[in-house]
Amino acid sequence: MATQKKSTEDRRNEITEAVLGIVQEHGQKGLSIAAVARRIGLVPSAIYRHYRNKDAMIEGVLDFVARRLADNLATEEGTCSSQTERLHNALERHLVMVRQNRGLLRIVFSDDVFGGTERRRTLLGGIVQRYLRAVADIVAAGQKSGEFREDIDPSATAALFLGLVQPLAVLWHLSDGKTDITRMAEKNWKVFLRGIESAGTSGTEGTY
Amino acid sequence: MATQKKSTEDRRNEITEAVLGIVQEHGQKGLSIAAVARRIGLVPSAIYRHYRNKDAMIEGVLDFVARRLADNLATEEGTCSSQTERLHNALERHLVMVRQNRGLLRIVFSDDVFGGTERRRTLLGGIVQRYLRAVADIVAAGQKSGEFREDIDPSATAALFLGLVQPLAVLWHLSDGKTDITRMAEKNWKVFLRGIESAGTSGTEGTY
DNA sequence: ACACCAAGTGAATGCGTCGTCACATAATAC
DNA sequence: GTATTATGTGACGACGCATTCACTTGGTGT
Repeated sequence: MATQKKSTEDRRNEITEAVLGIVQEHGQKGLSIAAVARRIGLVPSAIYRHYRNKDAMIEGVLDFVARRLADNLATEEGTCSSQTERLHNALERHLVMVRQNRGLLRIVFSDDVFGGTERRRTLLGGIVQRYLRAVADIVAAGQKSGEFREDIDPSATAALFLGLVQPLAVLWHLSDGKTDITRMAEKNWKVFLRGIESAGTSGTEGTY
Repeated sequence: MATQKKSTEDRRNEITEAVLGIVQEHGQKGLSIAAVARRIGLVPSAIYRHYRNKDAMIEGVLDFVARRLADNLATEEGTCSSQTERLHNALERHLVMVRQNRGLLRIVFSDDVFGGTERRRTLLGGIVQRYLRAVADIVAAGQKSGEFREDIDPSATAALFLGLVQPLAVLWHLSDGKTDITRMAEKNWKVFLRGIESAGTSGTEGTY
């Protein structure tokens, strides 16, 4: 009845938030236009004022994810002394993101975006590729600066970097947040670092 | 009409296969009882002769996955000279599995099993945990035999091992099978190995 | 040859879904 | 204050879905 009207921009944000929340709590199965509407105090048909259809709504969420991922890597160049540190920062941020946004993993892997239309998969593929590319760039920079070995492949290494987090995210999710992924990530980071840093650098040797 | 009758055991296998195929081609969204039935030349209601309901049907698929994963690690103890080799074998098998069974990743991450009921998530969690445990055991064995460093944590390392494959699987899927994940996996394996093997062992140093 | 039962059939039910449309109303511009 | 327009409403249609049930049919053991 006396529902206050808001701008489409605001509503879109509310909707994205609602989608993530719902997927987090009830999975993609619980993700219906009706559920989204209910969660932000609207009537189902109102959603269509802000998104053409359900697909468009989900693309909105994808955009959000893309922005977050990009932010994770956008460490201000000046403040970081080494590429190693930049990577490590990115790792930490990634973990925080996973932990804060439980719905994220589910929606990314949800059939809607992961297995959806060709178009959708390409979209997500682009996001992932861009992220990996950015990581690869950092690795390459590290090679130039002498921090990292010359004989590693930047893009493969980027994938491995992602592998530092991904299984943990899955694990964390499946254990209902009970696994201490931060600690495990830190341990694996050491292994990872040892694998990529150039021979002379022995920063982590004595840490244990 | 003149549909030949088969034993439930046979039908269950057919159904599992059909489910994987459908999910591979059309995603979980395309996975309906009707679709499964059509694919194996039956009528929808016939499925219920072999599975109580859709959930049970999907559990059948999960069982299949669990068996495959277990097989990947069950390298006959005798034939393997080192734990390193065992791990490497498991890695290769895992990759083959990913490549052969495109639907697998999608169904595992599909909402049905990944975000389904508590029960379902626990089931999947158990499978993953068991796999990780098995890997961790190999790592621990490697530590005892002196192949691997003492200061790495077996279970964390197991997660990282999974991380060798997981991002690649995702990448592979998103690129429609165009990424050469075998090569990337091999490169990352070297990095991984360098990170975990004990100081003296320099098996991979000169490989490049 | 026959009886029994597991496997297959087809129709029907009930539910939840997306999306549309004519109408109502709050906010804004003038 | 009034006109305009973007936002919100409620009813509705069409569809696909999982599941049930009474019935039929093919295969197997005897």
